[in-house]
Parts: sequence; structure tokens; C-alpha cells
Amino acid sequence: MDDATTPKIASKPRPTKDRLIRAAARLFSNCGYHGVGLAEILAEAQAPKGSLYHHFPNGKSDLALASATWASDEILLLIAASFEPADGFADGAESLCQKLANLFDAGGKWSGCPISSTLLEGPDNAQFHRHAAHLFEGWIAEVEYHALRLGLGKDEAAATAQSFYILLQGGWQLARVRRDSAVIRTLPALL
Amino acid sequence: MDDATTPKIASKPRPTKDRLIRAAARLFSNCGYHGVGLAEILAEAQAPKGSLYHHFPNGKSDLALASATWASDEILLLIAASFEPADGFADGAESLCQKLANLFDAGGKWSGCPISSTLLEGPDNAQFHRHAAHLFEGWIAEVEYHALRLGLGKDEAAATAQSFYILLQGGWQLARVRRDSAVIRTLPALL
Amino acid sequence: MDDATTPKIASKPRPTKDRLIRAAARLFSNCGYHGVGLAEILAEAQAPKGSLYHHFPNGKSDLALASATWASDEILLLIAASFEPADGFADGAESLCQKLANLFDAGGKWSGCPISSTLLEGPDNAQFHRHAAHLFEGWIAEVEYHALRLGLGKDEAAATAQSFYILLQGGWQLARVRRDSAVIRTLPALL
Amino acid sequence: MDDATTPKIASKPRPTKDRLIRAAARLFSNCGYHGVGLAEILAEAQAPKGSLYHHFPNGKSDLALASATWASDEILLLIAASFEPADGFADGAESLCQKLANLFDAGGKWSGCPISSTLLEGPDNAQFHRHAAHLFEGWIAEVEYHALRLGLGKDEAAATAQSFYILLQGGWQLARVRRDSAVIRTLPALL
DNA sequence: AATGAATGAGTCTTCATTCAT
DNA sequence: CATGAATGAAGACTCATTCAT
Repeated sequence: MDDATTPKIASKPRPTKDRLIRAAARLFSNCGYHGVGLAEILAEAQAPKGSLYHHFPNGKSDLALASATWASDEILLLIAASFEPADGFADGAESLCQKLANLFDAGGKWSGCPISSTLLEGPDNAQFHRHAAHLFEGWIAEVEYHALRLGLGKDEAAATAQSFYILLQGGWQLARVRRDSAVIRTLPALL
Repeated sequence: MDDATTPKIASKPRPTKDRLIRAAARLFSNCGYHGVGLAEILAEAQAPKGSLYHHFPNGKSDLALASATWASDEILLLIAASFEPADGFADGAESLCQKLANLFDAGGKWSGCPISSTLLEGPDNAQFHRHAAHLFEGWIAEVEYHALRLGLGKDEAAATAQSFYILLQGGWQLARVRRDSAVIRTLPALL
Repeated sequence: MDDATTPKIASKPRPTKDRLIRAAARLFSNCGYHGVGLAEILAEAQAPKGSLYHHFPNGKSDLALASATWASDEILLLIAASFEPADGFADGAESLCQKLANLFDAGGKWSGCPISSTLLEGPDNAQFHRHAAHLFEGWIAEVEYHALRLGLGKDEAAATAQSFYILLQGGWQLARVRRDSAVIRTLPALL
Repeated sequence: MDDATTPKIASKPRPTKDRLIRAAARLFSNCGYHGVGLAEILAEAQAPKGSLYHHFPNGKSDLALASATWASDEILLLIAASFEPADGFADGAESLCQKLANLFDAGGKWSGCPISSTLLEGPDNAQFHRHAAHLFEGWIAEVEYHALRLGLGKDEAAATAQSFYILLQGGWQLARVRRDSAVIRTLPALL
């Protein structure tokens, strides 16, 4: 019920484009790009049939790109919110894993990584592939930035950021398989 | 189940059922369950249209289950081949990562984990989910068995096997994103 | 429901939905629900393949229900046209049988009862069964109404309407078997 | 060939061919020729897959012809059993309707006329059509024979037999629609 | 006389997309 | 900005049949 970033006075009922992006992100995370039909997305977003191509001229692929970007930005906010108030890298990592585990639990314990499900399982497309790589490297870069800021050396920071990314992806997947977020919470110990 | 593994005179041009399973495993790994059509699988396997439902009465889902099982068995063989001749766990892990990296390179550097792509991105089905969990836990159990055999303590073996699994899944995914197997080869250092 | 019956300027080349319903009614009458493929209906109606599910979201079954309703309405019109100008019940029955015999001859002498062929020979479905019962009872009720109006007593009217229905169904079937409408014309004598 | 009529001592578990015919007759009566698949018939008859084409070289159509003939013969037996011990035609007709109503009730109150469902709703085939006509005229002839035997005049017998046929077909259909055999039992009163 | 694996044309249906309004 | 009717390619699946055994 929180309306975006700039709540003026009479909060609009959240614009159609936004509802579309959020619905797509949620559904793609659960079933993959090819596993979700536009009809399903439109139903979930309560958007009229034809309005999709107004906001996303290239249709499904445009929507997928946008929803992956949106989901990635949410993760970046989570990273920032975890590391900025942290006393050290370990502290921030701990905090991030807690947040992600809660997110996993809230999503029904069955959602995959939103970027991965949307772009990697999508059409074998150069654009999709590059966008996925771009977003993922953005996560790693963000973590690396905080690692440096929190005192790690240059090489150590890079290596740690990458390792953390690997653990998060692998851990999230195992959590999904087990439908149990416990694994995610144990990841910081492995760093 | 079947005698496919013991060809009597090794002369048959490999039975249709086998070709179907291998083709499906390869294609599902690349594009996910929903991303591959039966026509594509049939074409790749050079199998006639109607013969699929002869071998797999429940159609695509049966084929997916069978191909995931087959792919999982291949991995189990790889694990055994890596750890059995090894002098220690670290040695075996090193060997396994090399083998997997080579497999990744051979597969065009774009394939996902065959079980994950096939079953987790498939229909949100209890049977699929349970089968995936069963196969994955089999991998972890197999590694744990070798860890114990090679001298690790009970608790350490269990923890190490799970961590290794997490690293492999996360590392393979990052390799896929980067289309570069280098990450996979660096995983043993993280254990 | 629809405004198909009130064409504003009577210029449109008859809408697709209408052509679909008429084609379906004709073909189902001849070959039964399961004996006609959608391809055949689409071809006869000169309608593009995908447009069927636009007008009939549930596909073949929706189309069958609609075409049976349409055919039933045509029969009701025939009943009204026969009995309204009639001097007595016998006169109206005579007229109706003549009209039905002509209809039978015009249809190639091979069509079955449109409701029966479409709904009774369709999937063993509660909805189909109830709809068929509803339509048939509507015929009987309509005849009964005219019987009352034309002077028959309450009980006699009900019995006569039902008997007439039975004779019409049985007579039409025998006419079909013999490919000869003669039987239908002799039915009034049996009342 | 068929030892059905001469059960020796240890009654065989009824030959495959027979089971096939009976299963087909039952299923076709309920769902029509096109509404039943061979797989369903084979399952119901507990017959092995390939054995059908051994007994019925022309496949489904041969089986349909045979099952319609068998069902028709059963009806002829019923007619004979009703009229032979009868004191008059009315008595025999009454008896036959009772027997048919019981048959209808025993069949789940949803079966159609076995010949009609099998042959008239089958492929628009000259052979099917002629066979149906032949069988139906056989019923009428049998009733006419008994009518003559029981004292009706030549013309009256012919007319009565045909009327009775019409009432039976129409009445059975209405009983099916209402899932209630009551109508069938009231038919004699209409003669 | 009997079997069951193999076949490909056919089934109904859903898909992402375009168009006129 | 927004709509929903219209489209045909593609989807998964079932069919009656044939064949070698």
C-alpha cells in the first residue's frame, strides 16, 4: 500500500505501468519467462488487454526487461540498506541475508531469483543475456563498493563480493528446493 | 528400469527413447522446460512425432522427469569419478570442478543446471518439486559420503557437502551469465 | 445477449460469430459433436482460426452450446409460425410437420435433430445435459401453450404436447434412416 | 468359430471378440461412434492392444458394425420375448415397453439407442447408413409379424409397427433427456 | 491367433501480437 | 492514452492404424 517514492496528497491508485511491472516480476520469478502468459500478467495487474503495448511497444520482452530492472533495483536498495548502517562487512552481510530470507519467506518460498528466472530462462537473446549480466555485475559492484568502504583491501573486496554473490545465488536456489529459508540465514558463516 | 546401460553387442543406433531423453536434457538445460517445444525435441532426437507418447505416456512432463533423472545420474557418475581416485577431499573437489567446467565449455557455455532448468522452471507441480529435491539431495549425499570416506568428521562432512553444492550452483550460474567457465575452476579455493 | 437479430442497416456481411454458429449447427446436426472438427467448422464459416476463441472463450463446447441455442430458437419460431395463424391444434400440428419436413428435405435428408446431435452426443457433461433438457422442455412448453390457447384442456394440452414431441423426434429419426421426409408428414395423423 | 452358443462344460471366460463387441456396444450407446476411442474400448474389454485388428480387420468401423448388429439382435430377442407369450398386441407392446424401460434404467439412464448412436452418428458412410436402415427395418418387420400373428389386419399391422417404432425412438430419447424411464412406460397408451 | 511397439495425421487450445477505434 | 476484437502460428496431446514378431 505504500505508493512509490513520492506520495503527494491523494495517492493515485498506482499507475498501470507500475502494476504491470510488479505483476510481471512476481510471476516471472515463480514460473520463468516462458512459463507465464501475458493473459496471466494482465489479469494479475488488473490491466486492460490492449494497454500493455502502449507502455511496452515491444511487448513481452520489453516488459520482462523492465521488470527485471525494477527487481534488480529493489535488491540494490536492500544491499544499501544492509551495508550502510553496518559496523563492518560481516555485519552488513549478516543483515542482507536476514532481509533476503524474509523476502523469500514472504514470496511463498517458491520464487526464484527474479533476474535469473526472467532473463536467463527467457529467449536465447543477446539483449536479454547482456542485460542480465549488466544487472548481476551491478549487484557485485555494489557489494564491492561497500566492502571497500568498510575497510577491506582492493583485491579482497572484489573476491569477497563475488563469493558473496555466488553463495547468495546457490543458497537461494537450495532454499527454493527445500522450501525453507534456513539455508540463506547460514550463508554469512561461509564467507 | 531399462537395460540401456548394457548394450549387448553395442550395435543398435541407440534406441529412440534414449535419443529423446538426451535431446530433452540438452534443450531443457538451455531454455528451460517451458522454453522448449516438443517439436524441437523431436527434431533434435530425429524421432517421429507419435513415438514420444509411446515411451512417455504422460508426454512432456514424463519426458522432463526422465531427462532430469538421466542428467542427475550423469552428475553422480562425475562425482564418483572425481572423488574415488582422490587422495583427499580437496583433491576430489578440485577434480570435480575441472570436470564440470569442461562440461560447461562443451555445452556452449550457456546451459543451466539440467535439473534446475527442467524441474524448477517447469509447471508448479508437487511431483516436479519433489523430484528435484530428491535428485539434489542425492548429489549432496553422494559428496557427503566421499567426504566421510576421505577423513572428514561427521558434522564437517555434512556441512562441507552442502556448502560445496551451494558454491557449485551459484558458481555455475555466474559462469553462465559471464559465458566463462573460469569461476567454476576457482570454486575449490572457497571451501 | 447480442444484437444479432436487429441489424441496423442490414449491410454487414453477417458477423463472424453468426457464421460460426450457423456453420456449427449445420455440421453438428449431420455428424454429431465429436464427428466434426473445428477445422471443418472454421472452413465452412470462412472464419480465421484464432477468431473462434475470441467469440467463444471455452472453445468447442461454448460454440456447441450457442449453436444448439440458436437452432432451438429457430424451431421455436417455426412452432409459433405454425400455430399462431392456425384455426385449431390439429391445423397447427399439420402445418408444423409440413415445415419440418421441408426443412429436412432442404438439409440434405441426413441431418439429425440439432440439439440432440450437438448436446446428447457431446461430452458426457452435466452442463450439456442440462442445457439439452432445458431447450427440449422449452419446445414442449411452447406447444403446450398453443394447445391451451387453441382450446385444449389443461391435462390434455400437456399430454398432447409431450406426445407430439415424442412423435416428432421418433419420426425425424426414421425419416433420417430412410432419407425420406414422408414419415414426418404422416405424423399428425397419429396424434 | 464362436462357441458362444454352445457352452460345453467349463465355460470359457468369454472370448475376446465377444468382450470387444459388448464393450463397444455399451460405450458407443453412451457417447456415439466418434465419442469413444479404441483405447477406451480395449480397456473396458480388457483386451490386448493389437488383438482388435485380428478379429476386425477393418478396425473401428468393423467393430461398430458388429456391435450394432449384436445390439440389434438383443432387441429382436426382447421383442420376441414380449410378443410371443402375449394375449394380444396391446399386451405385447406393454410388456416390451416395460422391458425396455428396465434396460434403460440398468444402463445408467444415459444410453442412447445403440444402433442410432453407433451408426447414425458415425462416419457419413453409405455402408453405415444402409446397415442402420437394414437393422431398423428388421425391428419394424418383427413387430409387424407379431401384429399380424396377433390378429391385426395387414395394413393396420404395418402402420402400427411403424408407429410403435417411432414412439419407442422418440420416447427413449425423451427418457434420456430426463434421465427418467417413466416416459417409456407410458408409450403403450399412445398407440 | 495374438501381440505391443511404432507412426504421423489429426485433435483442441493458447500464444504473443496487431489493428481499428 | 487506452481499448478489445481479430489473427494465425505454435502449443501439447490423441487418434486409428500398421508392422514385425
